[in-house]
Amino acid sequence: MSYSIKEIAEIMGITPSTLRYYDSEGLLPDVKKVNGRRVFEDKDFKWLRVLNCMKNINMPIKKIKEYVKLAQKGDATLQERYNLILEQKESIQKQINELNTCLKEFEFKEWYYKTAIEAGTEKVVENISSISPTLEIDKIPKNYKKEGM
Amino acid sequence: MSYSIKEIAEIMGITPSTLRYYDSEGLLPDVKKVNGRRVFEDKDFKWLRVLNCMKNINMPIKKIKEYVKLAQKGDATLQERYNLILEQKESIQKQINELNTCLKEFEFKEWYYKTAIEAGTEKVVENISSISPTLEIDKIPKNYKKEGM
DNA sequence: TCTTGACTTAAAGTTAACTTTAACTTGTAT
DNA sequence: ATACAAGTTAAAGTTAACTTTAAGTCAAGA
Repeated sequence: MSYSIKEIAEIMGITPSTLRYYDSEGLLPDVKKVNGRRVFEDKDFKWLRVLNCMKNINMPIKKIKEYVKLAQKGDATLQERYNLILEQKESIQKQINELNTCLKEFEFKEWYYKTAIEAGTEKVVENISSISPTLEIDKIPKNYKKEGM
Repeated sequence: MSYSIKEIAEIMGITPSTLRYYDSEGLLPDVKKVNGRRVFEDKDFKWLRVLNCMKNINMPIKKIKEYVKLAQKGDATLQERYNLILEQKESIQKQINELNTCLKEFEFKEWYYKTAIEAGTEKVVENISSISPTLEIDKIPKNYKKEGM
């Protein structure tokens, strides 16, 4: 199967311009060209799904390009690519943890506003710490002093 | 307790400039000023932890500002704030799902490269689809045709 | 009193990731 | 034959979120 840029763009939910931009940045290795036009094949499509994944985890384009370049060098870069993957896996875990922590905060706020709406006023809840004990922000160092400490 | 901009910046892991930028954008409601200098108090600190949370879930500054403005209007905006919180909760869930999907892909790649490194070459694995059956990208529509279909 | 260090604002600069524009080419349908 | 839809490149423009710079204020210590 082969696809035009418009088709593949639609499938991936991005614009043809973005695909051309990715190509110009070296993110799409070896896209075939017929009469100067890009022709996407299944291997490109497979890679685009991985690329999409990399974008979802907020990998910067530079980092993705780095990975593509390594992959193009073949077996000599297997270890480097493995390391890059491990590094990104760590990053994903971290992001998931952060999001889960924030989800708890938002669940608290959901309760907060539900309660306030029922009472007709925020006064009923506003002195309840919006940061529940379950929310730990790792940026707050050990030496943070609470009131009266 | 009260803190200088430098102190609070260090605690939050951002620069004083960023804090001033947030303030100028209306993200820090009613920060006290003494002799023209910002003095952060516990209520600001509490809010900064929530702000940090909102940044972690990729809420754009505009959206955060919107929330701050609503909060400043008091009880009349409780429902609106509740809706905004629900909307963001959805967004967090979505992000977590995406990250989990991508984590699976990266776990596959970890295996892929581990296997390839052991064998000394990628040839041993390269025809195995990098997208395992567990990875479903919702952007791929029903009408996507696999090779030979 | 003078210097120093931490603060202030306003405005300009930076970076990433696109997006748009302009000028041009090409395959297909009338 | 010609018009048109879809593609091309190179370059300029856009947006968000800071970051840096310049010029100035202010309290405390030598």
